[in-house]
Amino acid sequence: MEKYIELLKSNQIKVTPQRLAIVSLMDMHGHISVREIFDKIKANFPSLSLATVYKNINAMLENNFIKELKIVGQDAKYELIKEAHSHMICQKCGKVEDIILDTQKLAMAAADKSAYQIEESTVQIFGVCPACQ
Amino acid sequence: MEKYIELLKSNQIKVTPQRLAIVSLMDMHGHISVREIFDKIKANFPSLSLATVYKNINAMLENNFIKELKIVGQDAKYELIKEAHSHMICQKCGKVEDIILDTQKLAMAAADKSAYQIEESTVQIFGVCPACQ
DNA sequence: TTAAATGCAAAAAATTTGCAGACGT
DNA sequence: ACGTCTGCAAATTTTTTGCATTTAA
Repeated sequence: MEKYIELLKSNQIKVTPQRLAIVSLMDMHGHISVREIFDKIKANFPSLSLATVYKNINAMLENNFIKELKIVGQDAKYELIKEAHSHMICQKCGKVEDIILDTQKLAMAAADKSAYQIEESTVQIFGVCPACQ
Repeated sequence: MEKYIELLKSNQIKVTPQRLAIVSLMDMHGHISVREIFDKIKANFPSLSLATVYKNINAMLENNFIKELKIVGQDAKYELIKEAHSHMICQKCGKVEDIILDTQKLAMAAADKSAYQIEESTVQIFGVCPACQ
């Protein structure tokens, strides 16, 4: 828990039991939806309100403390900000995993082909995970 | 219009004025949200119901006739299925454009690094478009 | 003619808001 | 003690559903 307390403090986010629960779930789970956060925390912490989850998610998004992950066919998921990475998504079971891929060349190709000032890229790879094959 | 009639027919989708309006909007607009579809069509075709738009979007998704595009910070958008492509998104004005990028190497790297059977990839490049710079 | 599509209204689901009381610093 | 956070209830917003009627083929 100490770890998450520090994490929140270092981002100037006031430490509450609700936030600790949200952050530790995100850290352990990797990617998690509002519904999953609410259901899992509620089980051990029945007074939790869904509104609190939404408010905190939104505040954390604005603080750039977490990131929203939108995947076709799935609810929005949230993850802690960490080193840049891509996502692998299993089309059978819906599991989402991080994968480090080099997206530099892609971004450079995009810069070449367009007149955009490139800031970042999002890559999602869809397939079938080992367990589902 | 003939073009869109053929397009629907060739996908075994019954041709209705509502569907023609949706499909031609998508084709001309590139990427468009449910709200935008509804508002734009409704202007010239006031009897249109939002439920009809949803039902058709969902049916077309199931038929694999259109694709859903989820972009962080934006409503879901829909586009006709066409050759594989990536998207460039302007962080200032929200505009979305197609761009053809070679995602082969990325997919192969993902296949190497994981034990997934790769099926497809989604790439979104975020930046600032020429007009907004 | 007949199955499927539409529009409406209602229902359900998802998200936001306002506010009084509780809590973290 | 102060300002912020929480939980609740209500309000919005978004999406889905059921059904009577219309429509495409």
